[in-house]
Amino acid sequence: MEVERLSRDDQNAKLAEIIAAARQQNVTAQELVLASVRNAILSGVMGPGARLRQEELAEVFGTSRIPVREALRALEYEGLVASEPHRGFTVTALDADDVEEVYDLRILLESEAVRLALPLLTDDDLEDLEQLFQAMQSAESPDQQLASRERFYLRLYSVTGRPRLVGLIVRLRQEVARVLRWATIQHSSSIHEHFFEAVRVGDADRAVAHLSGHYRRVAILIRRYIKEAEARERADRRTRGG
Amino acid sequence: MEVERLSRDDQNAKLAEIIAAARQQNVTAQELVLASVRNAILSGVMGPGARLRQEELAEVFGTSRIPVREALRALEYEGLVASEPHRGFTVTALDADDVEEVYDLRILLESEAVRLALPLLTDDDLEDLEQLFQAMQSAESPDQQLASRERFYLRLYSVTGRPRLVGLIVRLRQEVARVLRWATIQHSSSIHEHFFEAVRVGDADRAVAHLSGHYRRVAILIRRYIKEAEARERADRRTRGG
DNA sequence: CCTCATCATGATGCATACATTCTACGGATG
DNA sequence: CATCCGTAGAATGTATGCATCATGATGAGG
Repeated sequence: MEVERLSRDDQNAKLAEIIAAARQQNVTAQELVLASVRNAILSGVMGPGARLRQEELAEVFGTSRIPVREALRALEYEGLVASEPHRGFTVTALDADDVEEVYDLRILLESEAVRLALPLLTDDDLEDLEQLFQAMQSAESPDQQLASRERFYLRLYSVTGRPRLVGLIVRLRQEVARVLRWATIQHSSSIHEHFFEAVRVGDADRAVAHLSGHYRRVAILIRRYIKEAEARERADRRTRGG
Repeated sequence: MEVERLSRDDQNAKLAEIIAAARQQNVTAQELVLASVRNAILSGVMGPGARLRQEELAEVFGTSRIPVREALRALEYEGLVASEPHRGFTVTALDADDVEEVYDLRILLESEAVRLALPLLTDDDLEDLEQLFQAMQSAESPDQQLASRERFYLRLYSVTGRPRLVGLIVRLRQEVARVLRWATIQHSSSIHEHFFEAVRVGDADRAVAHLSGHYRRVAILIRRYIKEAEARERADRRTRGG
């Protein structure tokens, strides 16, 4: 199940790290659990299909089950976990169809956001974006790169002043962030450069073209990867006689 | 605040009706609360700005505050209520900008859904849609008309087999359902007929054109209504010296 | 008369404990 | 030997009670 083949100790260590980082920022217990479990899922510490026992998590976070329940419910609405009554929560998995759907929606919504944002860009906006873009280009670890990329695009789309549009985009980007990390490592930083160049000069058509083309290519890569992984898994099961 | 100027008794009676209906279908307490409060908001029993006290709701439903909390949290993710830490939940209001955003998104997403669905329509799908369309045309009360219309469009969009796309559309339609009831009463049933005719023959471009045009017109009507209502409210406050 | 600090009140956030429901294991039966 | 049923175990769903935080009233000071 674990894509990165982390040992159980490594997983626990990484989880402890995530919790420590989250504890600094969040106030209420449920926000702490929410942020931590979200990061744990996105970074692969909790893999697809993993059961999330409330009592177990409560012990890990040193709280009761109540805030854990509420955090898991929130994650359910973000699409990262699923639940059935009296049967608990599990981490969701993304198959090839899911990836196709998410990327089609991203192309649709992010193109709209770009078209809305570009005419509204102020000099202040562009300054901020320049800074965020530099941070993105100079990121060292893949984790940092992904995080700064999200900040850049979030800043750009927020110019639209449309909270629902931005929220939907964030949710969709988040949903595929899990598979991004191992399907397209350092795939292409030049694409963002071309995109940002079009943004700078306010050429919406070109920006959208870059964005859409890139997403279509990435979606194909991820889908291929997932299908291969599924095939490997099927072969494994046949060999081991699951 | 109450658009329909319901008396407090009438509101309570309508709420009791909603609860009785929900009690038949739902199993867990939080599902009961979720469905009931959602209907109460959509039908105007709980108007924008209304505070939703957990203890009060718990008493109404004969449960503790725990399932109430979780239901309210779910409604927050649906966009019908908002919350701040330690300050509780309130029913959200839609201003003119919100309406513009929601309808722009609906045009974008529902057009995509139509284009995806039409080539996939089977004879069984069309039979179902015919039935739902008839039910929609022969609805008596505005409430029935709205409910059957939702069923019709949900059935059509579900043909795409894309749960996220359908879910987002449902969520957006729900968010404006509240204002639909008093802004466009019986506004136009012929539009749905024209739309369905295009669907029957598989003409996606025409279907999308009808849909988009209709939504643009409805959005303008609602925005005008909201602005007038806001102006009236401001005038009221000035007169009464709030 | 107005402004700011302090405290009482009420509502939310959370912990503990009990009720309900699903699941899995063991044994009986066809 | 396979299948079905009953029961034990565990996990979730819910209720009650306490701790914490926001809000509004009250009174002192400028």
